[in-house]
Amino acid sequence: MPRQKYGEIYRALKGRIEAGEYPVGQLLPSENTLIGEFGCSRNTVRRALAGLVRDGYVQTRQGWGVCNIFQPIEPSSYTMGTIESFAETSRRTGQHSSTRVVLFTLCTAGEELARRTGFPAGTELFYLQRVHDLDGVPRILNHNYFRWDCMPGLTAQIAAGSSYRYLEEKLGMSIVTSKRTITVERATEEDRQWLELGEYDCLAVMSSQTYNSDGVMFEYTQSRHYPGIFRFQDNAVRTPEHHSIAEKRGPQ
Amino acid sequence: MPRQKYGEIYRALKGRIEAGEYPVGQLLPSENTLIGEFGCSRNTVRRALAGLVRDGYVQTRQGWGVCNIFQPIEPSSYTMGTIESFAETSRRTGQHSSTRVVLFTLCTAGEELARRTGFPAGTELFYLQRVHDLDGVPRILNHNYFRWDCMPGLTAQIAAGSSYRYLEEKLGMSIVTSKRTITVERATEEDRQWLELGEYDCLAVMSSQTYNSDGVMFEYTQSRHYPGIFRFQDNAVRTPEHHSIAEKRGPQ
DNA sequence: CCCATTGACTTGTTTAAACAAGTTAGGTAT
DNA sequence: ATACCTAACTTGTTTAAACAAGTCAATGGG
Repeated sequence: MPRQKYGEIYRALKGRIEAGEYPVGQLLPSENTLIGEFGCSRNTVRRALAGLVRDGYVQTRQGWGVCNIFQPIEPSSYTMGTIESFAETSRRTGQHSSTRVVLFTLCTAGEELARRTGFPAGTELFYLQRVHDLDGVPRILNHNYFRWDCMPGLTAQIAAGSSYRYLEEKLGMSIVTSKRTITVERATEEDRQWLELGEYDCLAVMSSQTYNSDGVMFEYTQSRHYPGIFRFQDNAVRTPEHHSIAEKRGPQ
Repeated sequence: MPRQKYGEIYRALKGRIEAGEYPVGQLLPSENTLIGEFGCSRNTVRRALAGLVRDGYVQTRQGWGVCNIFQPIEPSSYTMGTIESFAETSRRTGQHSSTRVVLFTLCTAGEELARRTGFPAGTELFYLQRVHDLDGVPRILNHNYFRWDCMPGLTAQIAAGSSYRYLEEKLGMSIVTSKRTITVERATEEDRQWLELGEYDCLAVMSSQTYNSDGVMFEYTQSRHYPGIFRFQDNAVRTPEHHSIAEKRGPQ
C-alpha cells in the first residue's frame, strides 16, 4: 500500500486542469474512467476529486459529473489563501523580498495581551517585530508572539529568515491548523513609522492563531499590510452537513 | 441506508464541543469509541471528524488522537467565513438589518466589465445596486451582477429581500462554489454618497464569483464594507496533498 | 539506572462491494 | 406529437476489512 496515491492523482488532475487539457465549463472524465486510468479504487479517485472541489478547481453534481470551473489568475497578485510563509509567497510571485527584525524580546502575557491573542495569561512569549520589504519598499509590519516553551533555541538570526521553515525543518513540528481573521484598521503612528503608506490611512490586518500538532496554540501573529498589495483569496463550498437547521457559530 | 449519517455525527460532535462537553486542549473519544456510540462504520466517523477539522474545531494526529481546539468567539462580531447572505448573517448576530435597492438595470458586459467580473464579454446581465443598513446606519454597498439567462423572473421586489433565498427556494438552484477575493480600496465618491464612512477613507472590498450547479458562473458580487464592521474569519489546514514539491497556483 | 523492545493502542490509506439517488437519452404507449 | 417509462449512465453514502504508521507505556535485559 503506497503512501498517498490520492495525492498523486490530485496533483496530476490539477496539473492537467491548469494546463488547459480539460475544457473549462465541461465535464472531466467520469470516476469510472479515472479508476481505469490511475488503476485504483473508486474511493481513492473520489478523495482526489474532493481536494479539487475544496480548492475551487472543479464542481460535482450527482447524476451529472465533475465540471471544470478553473479560471487562471494573474500570477502577479499577492495571494494569501493558504498557509504560506512570506518567503514562500514572494518566491511564488517572483517579487524580491527581504525581512528585517526590528524588535526581539521576551515578555509575559498580561490580561490585555491574553485577551487579544488567545494565549493564557501568564504565558511566557517571544515578541518579534518584523518588517517585510517587497521590491525594496516596506509593506508589511509583522507582530509575532511565540510561546517560549514551544520554541527551543529561537534566536533573532533564525527569525530573520523564515520562522516557519525553522519550525518545520529544524523542530520537525508540523503546523496543522491556523485560524485567521481579516479586518481593516486605521494606521497607527507605529505603522507610519515602519511602512510607506502613501495616501492610505488604513491597513489590512490579518491576525492568525497557529496550532502545533499537540493542539497547543504556539503562535499568534498580526500582519499589518499596505492596502495596495493586500489580496486574500478564498474558496467557499456549501457542504451538505452545513445545510442543517442549526445556524453556525464558528470557532476561533 | 439513511441519508447523511455523517452529517448527524458531525452536528452532534460540534454541538458537544460548543457546549463544552469535551475539555479544550484534550482528546476527544477515539474513533473506535465513537463507532460504538453512534453505531456506524469507521469511515462514517472519520468523515464527520474531517468536517470538524476543516472547520477548525479539532485537530488530529496519527497515533495520538483527535484534539479539541475550539475557542468560542464573541457572537457580536460580523463574520463572513462561509457562504452566507446578508440576511442570514445579521439574523445570526442579532443585529437589525435592512436592504434597499438603489439601482436595478439590465446591461451587457463590455470588455472592461468582462475582465473585472469574469463573465464572457457580451453576456446579458442584471445589475443590482443595494445598500445594507445595520442598526439603521448604511454600512455595505453591494454591486450585484446576475446572468440574465440564469434568473427567470427576477424583479426589484424580490431582490430587495434575500436574493440567495430566492435562488435556492424558488428556483431549486443549489449554490455550490464561491470564489472570493478580499482587498482594501480607497473610498470613491459613490461610496461616500451611499455609506457613512466617518473618518475612514478606505473600504474592505469582497469580490465573489458564484457558480451554480451547472458549473456556470451566474453571479458576480462586489461588496464594499465600512471598515469598522468588516470581519472575515477563515480556517486553514495544511493537507498532505499540498505538501508536494510543486508550488501552488490558486485558481479563480 | 538506562536503554531497547515489545505490544497495545491511536489515526492514515487503500480496496471492494453494495445500494441510494440524480440525470439523460431513447423507446413505448397513448 | 406528446407523455411516460425504462435503462444506462452519473455521483453520493455506507459498510467491512486489511495493512501502514505514529505514540506511548510497560517490560524486559544490560
